[in-house]
Amino acid sequence: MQSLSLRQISIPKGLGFLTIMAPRNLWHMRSNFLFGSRWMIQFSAEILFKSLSVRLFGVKCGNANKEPLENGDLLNNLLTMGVDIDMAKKRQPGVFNRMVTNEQDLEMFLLSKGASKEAIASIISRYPRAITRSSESLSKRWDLWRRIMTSDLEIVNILERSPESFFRSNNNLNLENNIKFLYSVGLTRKCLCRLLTNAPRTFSNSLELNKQMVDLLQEVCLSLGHNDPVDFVRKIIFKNPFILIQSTKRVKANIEFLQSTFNLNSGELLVLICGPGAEILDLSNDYAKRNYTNIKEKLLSLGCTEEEVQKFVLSYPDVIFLAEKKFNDKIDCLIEERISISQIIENPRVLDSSISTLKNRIKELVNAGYNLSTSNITLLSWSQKRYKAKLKKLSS
DNA sequence: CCAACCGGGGTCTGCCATAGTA
DNA sequence: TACTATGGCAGACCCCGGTTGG
Repeated sequence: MQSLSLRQISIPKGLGFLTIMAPRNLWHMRSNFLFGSRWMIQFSAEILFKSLSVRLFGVKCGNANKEPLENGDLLNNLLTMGVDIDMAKKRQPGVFNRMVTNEQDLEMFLLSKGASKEAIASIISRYPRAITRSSESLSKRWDLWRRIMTSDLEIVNILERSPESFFRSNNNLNLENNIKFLYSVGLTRKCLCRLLTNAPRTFSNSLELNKQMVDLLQEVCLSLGHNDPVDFVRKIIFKNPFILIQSTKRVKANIEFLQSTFNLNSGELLVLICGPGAEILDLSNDYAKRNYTNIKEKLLSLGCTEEEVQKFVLSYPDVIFLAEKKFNDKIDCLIEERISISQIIENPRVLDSSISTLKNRIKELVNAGYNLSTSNITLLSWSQKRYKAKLKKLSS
């Protein structure tokens, strides 16, 4: 879990930095985020308080009837709650011009659901529009989410992760219709729970948008000669809970990529996209193509045939997720140890392991007298437990 | 007992652009 | 015309272990 994010956004904040990581790495940061932001919010609150009182004074005396009437109550409330006002203003300035806001109701509401004060401050800092929602609307929305999730705490966790997905829309009817729709597509409650946990934005999409994606998937299914589109869609959503937050353009492009790149018949393509290759559909613009091109070039340069390359990728579609550098580095690090390229493509799962795991294991195995170029290399990607047991045996 | 095979589990936000709306 | 609601975008693996078959 040493991967680095590519898109780091650093928000200067007093002496510190609040760093928001790209998704797949987000969980590394979660505890740091909460811990780090806590003192920073308090710290910046002190500073802000000093400048704020001056500004409020100026508003009252100087231009009481001029417009940018900053709502003093609002600022005070947010300050007391520990909200990072700079961040909030930067994100949604409009919220601060409203005459009426419900930050205190929101706080009480979320507290009653088990959210911590820090979490609430963080939520508002990151998605200020949350404070424009009414209590009734909030509890209606919450209840709808609770139709899917079994506990309030699970929802709190989602909100902490992604406040926007809950608060971005105020349209509860649309939410309700989405839930109905997803059930009607044949998804189980368990599956909806997975969707809500993994891709909560799905439920804030307009019903129309979700329908478009389902339609697309069904069309693909039918056009490939499968006669049970309902089953197909169910499978694909189960396999890839993120599918409904992708654009149809993206998914279409990726399906076309798969279709044009590999010589698959309809049946094979269907199996691929609702099975091992389901996640490839999420890849951003040309990413799949770019990575595949890199894989191909690398392997051809090492003496593989085009046919072998295709077979290799199809036997291990996840390889398309590997960024160019990472793929090349992994291959290089294996080749350096005189592992042949044919050993690699016959055992693609060795690429599952991180570079550091590969390096560590190679070193240990060589020390134990294991000849990687003539022996089996699959143990490079075994689970820790199995690998350790094997190593112990080799060493004794 | 051993390893090949294979599927599963974790996990996707925060930002920007732009129609639509009051 | 300021503000809201919503769509779309980039980003980019690693590990575990049940089952099966020898």
